[in-house]
Amino acid sequence: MSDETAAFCCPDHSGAAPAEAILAAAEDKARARGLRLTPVRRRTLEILLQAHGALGAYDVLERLAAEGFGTQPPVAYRALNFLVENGLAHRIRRLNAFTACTHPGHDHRAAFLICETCERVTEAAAPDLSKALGAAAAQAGFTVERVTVEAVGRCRACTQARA
Amino acid sequence: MSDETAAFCCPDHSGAAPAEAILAAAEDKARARGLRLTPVRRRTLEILLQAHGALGAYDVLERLAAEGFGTQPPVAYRALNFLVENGLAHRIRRLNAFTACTHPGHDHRAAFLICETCERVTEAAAPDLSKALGAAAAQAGFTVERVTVEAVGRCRACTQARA
DNA sequence: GCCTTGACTGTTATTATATAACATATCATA
DNA sequence: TATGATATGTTATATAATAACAGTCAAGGC
Repeated sequence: MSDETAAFCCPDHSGAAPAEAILAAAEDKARARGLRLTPVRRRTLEILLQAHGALGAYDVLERLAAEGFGTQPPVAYRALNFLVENGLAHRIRRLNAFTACTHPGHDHRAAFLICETCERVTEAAAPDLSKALGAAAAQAGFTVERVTVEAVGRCRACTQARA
Repeated sequence: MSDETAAFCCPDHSGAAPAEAILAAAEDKARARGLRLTPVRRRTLEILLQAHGALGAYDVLERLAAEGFGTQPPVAYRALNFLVENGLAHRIRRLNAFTACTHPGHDHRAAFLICETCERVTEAAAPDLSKALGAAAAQAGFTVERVTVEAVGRCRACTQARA
């Protein structure tokens, strides 16, 4: 898990490199799987990558519309759903919002750490977690397909700022 | 955790006793903490307890309205939020719905198992789970306040029915 | 070449979920 | 019983999401 840890930090978005790397990885993934990463979809992913926090569908729509894409909700929802279904983005239910996947390389069960103060969302790899849930569910005879884990709290930067 | 296991099953709602027991426990809890379990609030909890799956706020509202309580959304939302804040109910974000807490006795971090087929929601005690998340979060310097864990899959009954 | 097919994009219209703001009523207690 | 805090109810509105349908466009069969 040591290389997971790198993608784990509360991102400060100080460098452009990571976003570009992620975008490139997304394109590889799309090519490999025969997905069509069309202009709207690609741009939607870029918008999410550039955003500091998670973005609501209507925020994304506003940006897309300003750039000449469609102006109506389904435009944003379709692109976002495509990204989510193909593991390029995640939906944060607690915020009714979406965020780019920060490690699109491997399929994964991620947990999300939502900072109450700065509203940024960090994607944490937590393999033990799905193991623990799997065990609990198995006891109940429940077969798990997908899991959502969302933690609300305070990120390192905000904790320090307050101290 | 052996006594947790009992409250863990996919509830078949075959007996009235559990619901009554939970309601009684809720009243104890309210009394002990000086909460006001008013008629709307109490009735809202009953409605959730009688429901088979989780209920949307507007479903609850419909029932409340039919019984002479207020007819507008805030009536339901306020009662539901009261119950959630005081650990007597849970909000299931994936479903935009609410469910009665099935073990209101102890404060707990619960995980929810949502059956895709029958849409019922089971509350699973999963202490290891919050431990695992806590560890992952700590690594990122993140302080966790509250966690939501929701698993989508298939419950025992529905798995068997399909077999 | 051209036509069919299916996936994608866009639209209008509508539905679903949730909250703000304010008036009235009720309770706890001084 | 007057008073402040809490609760209930209302109207109005904000926010989030989807249904249904029309036009576009590229890929493959003929």
